[in-house]
Amino acid sequence: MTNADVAALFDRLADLLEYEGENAFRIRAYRAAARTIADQIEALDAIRADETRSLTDLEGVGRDLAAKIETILDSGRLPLLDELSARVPAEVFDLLRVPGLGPKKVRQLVDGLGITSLDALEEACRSGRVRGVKGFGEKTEAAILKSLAFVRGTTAQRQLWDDADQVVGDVLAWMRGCPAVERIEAAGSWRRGCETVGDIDLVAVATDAVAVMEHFRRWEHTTDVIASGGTKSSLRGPRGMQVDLRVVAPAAFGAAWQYFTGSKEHNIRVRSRAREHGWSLNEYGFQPVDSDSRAVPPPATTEPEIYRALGLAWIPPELREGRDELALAAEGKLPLLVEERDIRGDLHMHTTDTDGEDTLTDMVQGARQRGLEYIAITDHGQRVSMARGLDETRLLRQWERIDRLNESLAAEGPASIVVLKGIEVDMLERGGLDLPDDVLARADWVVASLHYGQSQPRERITERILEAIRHPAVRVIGHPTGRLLNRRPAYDVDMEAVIAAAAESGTFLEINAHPSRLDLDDHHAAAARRAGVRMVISTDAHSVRGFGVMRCGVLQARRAGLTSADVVNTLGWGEFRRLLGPRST
DNA sequence: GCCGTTTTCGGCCCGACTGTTTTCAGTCG
Repeated sequence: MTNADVAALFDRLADLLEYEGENAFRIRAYRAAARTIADQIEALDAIRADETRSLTDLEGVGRDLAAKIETILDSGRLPLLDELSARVPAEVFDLLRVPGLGPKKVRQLVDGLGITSLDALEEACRSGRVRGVKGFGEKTEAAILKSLAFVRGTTAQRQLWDDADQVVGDVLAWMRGCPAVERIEAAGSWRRGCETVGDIDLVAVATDAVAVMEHFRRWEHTTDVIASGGTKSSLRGPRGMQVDLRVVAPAAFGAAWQYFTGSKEHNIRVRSRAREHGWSLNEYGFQPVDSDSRAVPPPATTEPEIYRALGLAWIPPELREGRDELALAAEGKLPLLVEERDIRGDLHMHTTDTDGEDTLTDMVQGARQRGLEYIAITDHGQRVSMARGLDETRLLRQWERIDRLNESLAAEGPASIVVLKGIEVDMLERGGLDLPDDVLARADWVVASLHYGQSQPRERITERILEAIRHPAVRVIGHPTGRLLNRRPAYDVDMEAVIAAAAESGTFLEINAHPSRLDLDDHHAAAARRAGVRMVISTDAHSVRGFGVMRCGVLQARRAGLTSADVVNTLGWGEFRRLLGPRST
């Protein structure tokens, strides 16, 4: 039972309790615990086995949930969950995916009409039976039919941040063309730099809210208007994404932006803290909790004002996940997060020699134009035959070309760029690497990655990676968990062991900046930081265009609380060369 | 179900929009 498994059981239980109409706070307690557990990289087993600690040390885990966790760890089951599952029809979860249908309405449909599938729901709407259920009417029927088409027409999955970012850019540009808009900003998970984004939240200050809403609905990518009121509108845009717009008064902008940036968990904590200070906080600002109070509320025109009023430093959006950020902000101990402009080199990229789209020379020129001081060319090793991976002969030939290229670059003066002779070597299924040690020993930079045998058991995969971490030539482990967002889960690997071994040997771990990788993820990167492991943010670019994803990797690093000191490729070339050791030029 | 320099009981973040009501429940974020 992994932490994720236990968290999933609690989440499922919360879903079932919600359907049963249980106390909302009890449901929230299960969800909060699920989150804490999922965020916790250390195995629950280990915490339990440690006599100096208790499961109740985990935030949101009290005596009852600690006992339930132990039951799950021992038996793999949770009796309460089994009991509820037996009572609640499984198709309920399909029905809950329909926008506009929550647990209460689903329950009405199941109990009242015996609906057991999306198809049955559609039929019931078409035949007008749904309107007979209390609380339902003709409009609801029509809305459900529309929602059903949406649920079936899309995979309804969250978009990669980079894809959502394009939609954000487009809608902001459109809205800024509206004369009534004084200011408009995006909020939500996009602003927090989440790896995927479900919908897009916009906050605007405007002289004429009605005109703004009208302009919003006329956006060329609007496929459907979901809701449209005086201060709030929602529509369906490109990729099926929902876009929400709120218009507020200038004095409320900070409060609204803060609120709609979230996360939900962060906001709950901020608002709880406001109550401790005697204020109620909503998206319009502060109000006294005691309605008779004549105290003047602090201003909420900007975000820093809000945090300051609560005795907190301004918290960067990437850290607003309801973890430990409020405590750090209260103590003035928030990390100074790494920024994209801190990045001085890129240490993972491909060329046409293997599966890249641009030549060695093009990649070097492209990197130069981005202002990088050094790059490593790391084409695939021979195991990746699909990408025409390099054998020893071809690799050495490429390195000769790099030597010549460096000579001509050096002739252009010290402001030029340095190209490192690198390789992305493969960790083989049977163990070992796919190029000889004596070749690897001559490389400036070796990335070791795992592309094959991803379904091997946990012990085997972990062992392959630990072996590479301890290999003297290997500098960094590439995309350490192998996950592809929305496409493929991570392989089964003991990341605690990987992080501990990397800390011991001084091997770096990669934060692969590709929008579908972002691997390490924020939890693992944060754990690596705590263990003293330094990381490398790399684009894994397969073309000059591919350099553009660096910002995605930086966002992920920021979400992990990384400073520039945690990221090796923020070093200038002089320092980075010293770190490489005497072998390099 | 959790939590506590006000509390071991009684709180737990807060508001907009919609549809179906005729004052509000449900959903969503």
